[in-house]
Amino acid sequence: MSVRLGLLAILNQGPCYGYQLRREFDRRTGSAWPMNIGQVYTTLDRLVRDRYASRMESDGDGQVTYAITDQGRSEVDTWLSSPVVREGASRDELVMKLAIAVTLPGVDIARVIQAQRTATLQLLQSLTRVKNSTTDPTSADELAWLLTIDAMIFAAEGEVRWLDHSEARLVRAVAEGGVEPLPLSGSKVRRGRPVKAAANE
Amino acid sequence: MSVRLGLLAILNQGPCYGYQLRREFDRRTGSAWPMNIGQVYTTLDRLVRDRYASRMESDGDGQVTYAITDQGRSEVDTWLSSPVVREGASRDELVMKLAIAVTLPGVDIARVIQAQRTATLQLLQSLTRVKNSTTDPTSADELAWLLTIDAMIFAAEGEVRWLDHSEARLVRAVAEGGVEPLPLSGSKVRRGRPVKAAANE
DNA sequence: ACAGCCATGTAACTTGTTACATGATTTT
DNA sequence: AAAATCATGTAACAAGTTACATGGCTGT
Repeated sequence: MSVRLGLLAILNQGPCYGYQLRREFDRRTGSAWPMNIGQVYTTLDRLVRDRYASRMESDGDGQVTYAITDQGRSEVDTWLSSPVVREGASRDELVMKLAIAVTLPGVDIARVIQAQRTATLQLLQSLTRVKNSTTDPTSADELAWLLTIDAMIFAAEGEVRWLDHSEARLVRAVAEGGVEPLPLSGSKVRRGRPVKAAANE
Repeated sequence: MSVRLGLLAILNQGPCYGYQLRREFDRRTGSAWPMNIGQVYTTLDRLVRDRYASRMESDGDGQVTYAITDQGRSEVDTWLSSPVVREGASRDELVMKLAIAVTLPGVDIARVIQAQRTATLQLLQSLTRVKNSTTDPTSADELAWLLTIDAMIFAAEGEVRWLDHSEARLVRAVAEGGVEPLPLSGSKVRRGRPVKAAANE
């Protein structure tokens, strides 16, 4: 929903044609999320379909202009005035990966964590380099770009912290015994057999 | 790619039928990502299509068992041994939202940030409550669940920190002047008609 | 009898995304 | 003249997701 709404929010500034809309999007995000031009058109089609925008075949020269509708405007207002709500556990791939990995026998979780940490630290370094080589923002788009870099840095830092924390927790869990990887509960035990509860002993 | 690979990784433990696979997934993730049973079957179909799994209509009683293939096994190995790589700027909705919002005239960014912070802090509180009411893990699935909660907490904390940081940066940018929201660049400047800049008044 | 879980699936739809086709205009 | 950019689109696909249909079996 974010690309869609991002484009709509820009369209809210005034009518645009597709190509221009991409230019605006790229400019405003400092090309942090390079946008394929095709996606602009598919998204515009869908916005029109859903009555958030309308298509005005204005000129005779084939230039197609899109304008936001009232419905679209209220959608943008809502978007901007209500927080992004993270449903349940965000389906973050790394989290899911580690969550499942710890339940799997024969997986060296310490190594998984180590590999991730290395990668993330490297990313963090290159991000920091980028940030340090950036001058103070003189326009809104430069500011937006900086905020994006910041966000990535914060996320990466958080990820590393979480990895460290998880590793510690793992060490502790192993030390205290108890925690063993899960076998498949009653693989094929079914049909008649009760089996219930699964679990570990 | 994470649901897909998560299921495949469980299938790597041994053949399963669909319903059982969901049970395993839910158990191992502490139901952090409740999985619709339909999705298990669609995903299994796609895994079979892509040769990561094979279907074995074993029993006569309609029970359909799926098994991982060699290709699937190597896919899981790769997944577990290589880090999750965050491409460019992750298309995080909040980040994109703020990035675009700061370039928009007539948007009270401070309020956007404030609303988000409130929501995130609330989430953080409820997460902390959940965490504190959780006992030490005695099985791998409990551990997985805890790691997931931790991840959410770290992410939420990072988000709040980033919001604070962004707010400060905004204040500074405004104080130093310079940074103004962007109007649409040359809406329709080409092609004869000038059409002006849209915008807000 | 009825509720509820076990079990399998299908059809449809969403957003995101890319590869490709097409042509006009502008710049080099 | 060739290369780049402007400009519009389409077809196709991926992954995620849900709503629904169907039926057997189990416990109350």
